[in-house]
Amino acid sequence: MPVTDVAIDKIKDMIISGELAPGDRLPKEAELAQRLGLSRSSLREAVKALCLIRVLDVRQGDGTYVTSLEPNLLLDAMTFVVDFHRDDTVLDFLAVRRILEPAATALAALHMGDEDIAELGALLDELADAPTVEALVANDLQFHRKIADGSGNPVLCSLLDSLSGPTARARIWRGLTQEGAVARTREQHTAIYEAIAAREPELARSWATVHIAGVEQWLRSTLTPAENTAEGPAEAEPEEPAAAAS
Amino acid sequence: MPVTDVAIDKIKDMIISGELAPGDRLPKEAELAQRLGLSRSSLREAVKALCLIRVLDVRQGDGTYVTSLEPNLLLDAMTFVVDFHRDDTVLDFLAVRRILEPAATALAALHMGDEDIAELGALLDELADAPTVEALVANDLQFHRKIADGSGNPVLCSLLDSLSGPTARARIWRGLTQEGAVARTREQHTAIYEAIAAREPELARSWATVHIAGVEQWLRSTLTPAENTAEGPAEAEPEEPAAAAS
DNA sequence: CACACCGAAACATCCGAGGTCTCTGTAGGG
DNA sequence: CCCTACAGAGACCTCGGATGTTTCGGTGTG
Repeated sequence: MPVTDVAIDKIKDMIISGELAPGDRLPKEAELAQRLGLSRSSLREAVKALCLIRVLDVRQGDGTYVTSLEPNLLLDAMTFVVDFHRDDTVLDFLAVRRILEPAATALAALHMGDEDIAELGALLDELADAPTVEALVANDLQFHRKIADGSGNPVLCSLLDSLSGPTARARIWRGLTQEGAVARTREQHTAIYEAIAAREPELARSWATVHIAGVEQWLRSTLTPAENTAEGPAEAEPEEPAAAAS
Repeated sequence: MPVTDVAIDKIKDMIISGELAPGDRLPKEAELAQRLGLSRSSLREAVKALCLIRVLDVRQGDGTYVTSLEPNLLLDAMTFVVDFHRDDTVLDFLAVRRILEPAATALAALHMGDEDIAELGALLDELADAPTVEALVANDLQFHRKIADGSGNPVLCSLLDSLSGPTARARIWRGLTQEGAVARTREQHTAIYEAIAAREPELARSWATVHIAGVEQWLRSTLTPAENTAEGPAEAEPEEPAAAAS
């Protein structure tokens, strides 16, 4: 095994064993390199890799630190990973989201604070009558993120956040082909909000299920007969959508 | 932004745009470095980072390649991330697993092939009467992995695989050996298998829920009163608890 | 046709030399 | 006494080159 990989494991072990706690500062490059028995160059490769997955945080002119290692930070690295998936696997991601989102919504109905619920309602009102696509998607993301956060489980929240990434594109596409998508989305969002506000977990769960299933069904019917444009490198969205949903 | 991070994004874009397809070989280090406008050292840091999350695969003496980018490969990198979490967040991970596992089990009851179901049953029989801890862990892992795989959703499968981190699981399993919970676990495994074999998704889902909830409950009761030994760097497990497993 | 050898290609590792940024202690002014 | 500006030290950033290791593929022999 390359020395760099060994270094990665060593640093990992130092953190897991507790020798390096969250927030701690690592020895300086030269020192740590000597201690691990490799060159600074190789050590830097290891540090950079751990940096990408948010385990370490290097600050030029200061030092290298262990991050807080909180679930949201680490799982947030998964967003980077998820970005690599093409449209053919979006359905699989959406299917997982379909499992998690209703559960999160039900939990939110139980655990969400009154203040947060008020803010959730405010989000719905913020949306203009004729919003732009960007505004809609942003609002939609915020809405679902707030609910996920309201579940009280940071892991669940971050996971949903990551999963939303690749499906966001699909959500935008939905606007093109579905006329009433905007209105329906707003109705469903409102229903979800009201169920949460009424502290009705099962009702909230059902609305969330309906909500996600709608996107899933639409996406499935859109992708299946359109196997033609599967390839074609570097193709971007050819046209602009009118609305979005999720 | 450091040039290395720029390089990471550039390579990422080259892959997402389709310029580099899965399995493709990258230009040699010196060439790619010049093309991206940085030194070989810095480029190597970028490559190493992308290597850790399984996007690239470097083979000494041969070249650097783009991996298959399959969901299982990429999400597999999450296992590495999950390893960093201490016991205080294990409950949150388990809660997510409690949501996903029943759903996967229900899906497996619907989609699993007859052959795979037979293999699942064989797994149960393989276990000796007085298995070692290692055998138990291995068998348990295989059992749940096979079910997750049977859901037909590779994303769901990989996610579940990552969530049930080998580390946490081993610890839990070690605890169960001290009591009769081994028997209960085997009974539940058998019940899950029979529900799948009978093509009863709802029954399978319920058994899976019961199964995971058992661990969760045990883990919660074990962790809560033991808030005392929270700190103390590099301390190992002083003693082992006794209860259920998954 | 099969096997062993050999050279080219590519990555692995190391070293040392500047460059740049951040923190911090210090001195001056208000 | 407090605040601000400045200079130094410490740490990371980037680069270029040299040398070792591994793998692949062509070549020659039995």
